[in-house]
Amino acid sequence: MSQPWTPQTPHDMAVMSVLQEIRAFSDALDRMHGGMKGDMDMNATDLAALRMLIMREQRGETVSPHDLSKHLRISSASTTKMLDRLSASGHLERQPHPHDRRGRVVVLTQASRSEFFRHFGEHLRGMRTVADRYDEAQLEVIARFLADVGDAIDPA
Amino acid sequence: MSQPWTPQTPHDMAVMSVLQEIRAFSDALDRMHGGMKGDMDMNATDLAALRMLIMREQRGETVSPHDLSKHLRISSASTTKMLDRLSASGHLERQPHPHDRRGRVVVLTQASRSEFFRHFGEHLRGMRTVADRYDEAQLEVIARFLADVGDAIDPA
DNA sequence: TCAATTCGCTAGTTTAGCTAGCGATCAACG
DNA sequence: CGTTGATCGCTAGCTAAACTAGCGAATTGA
Repeated sequence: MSQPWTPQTPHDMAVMSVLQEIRAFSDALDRMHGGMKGDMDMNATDLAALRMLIMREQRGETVSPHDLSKHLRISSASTTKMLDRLSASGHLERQPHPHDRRGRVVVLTQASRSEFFRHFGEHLRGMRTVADRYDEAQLEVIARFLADVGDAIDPA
Repeated sequence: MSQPWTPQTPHDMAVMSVLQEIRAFSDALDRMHGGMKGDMDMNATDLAALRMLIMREQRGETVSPHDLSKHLRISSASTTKMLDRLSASGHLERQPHPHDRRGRVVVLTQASRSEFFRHFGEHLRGMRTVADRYDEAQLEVIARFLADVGDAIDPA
């Protein structure tokens, strides 16, 4: 994560520390998701799909099988099978797309939402507790930084 | 991510924004890793193993198959197969553990390190460019925040 | 209008996870 | 010491979940 480039100034040191922490944070996220996958008895892909659906739903956006396929970077065939699994287990439903009769809209069930927040809730509370310890100005900087870095690594 | 609990104060709003950005950032990380998995023609687990090895190596720590198994949350059998794959593809080597003759130490090859940074380099530069735009005090706050949140979601 | 494209699905194959269990080694205790 | 129980990585065999190839229906645009 810092193979080439040797830090010189104190500012460079601070940059390096942040990059280090990003890596560790990424690692913590992976482990959290790994833990949830165990707790909820699901595989990594299905859980990632659930997370995407929860997120997009909160933004008021709909999700198509094709969207899931692109986001998870799996083939459309694998996506179909995944939707079969998740809909057999009662996590979601396929509904007709309002304007395109070829398409589908994937919708979470209430049971699925509840289950997700039941397992994710603890982590969410933990994060909120941490964030509460920072003042508004700091939170603003942090939010902006995360958005900037997110853009940098995934310009989609 | 903010299902129960309705924000009241401006500070609550700021907390909510940060949580929102954490989620988006987590998403961007997922997509970045997904992209690398495609570029490097590897599966998600193998790439995650590589990332762990790179990270631990930089901290000067050694990694055993058992460490990988715990970190990736896969069985020891799956870990063995994964090590078979990665060592067949020239990414790593199993070496005898210095003190425990049952154990192994997993070591990256130079080719693997180079390949990783060749693909990851662009993202790394992007992150560094972003971080450079923040001053030392801000970076310190950000680094601390990331460490705190990381601890909160994965107390390991 | 009609050719090209996009959507989700099916069929069949390959990859990569799992459980169960083994031999070798290590650490602790009488 | 010597025995006993735990731990390490591995093998064998099974199952789950990805992939490629290709299809019909619906949409788009020349």
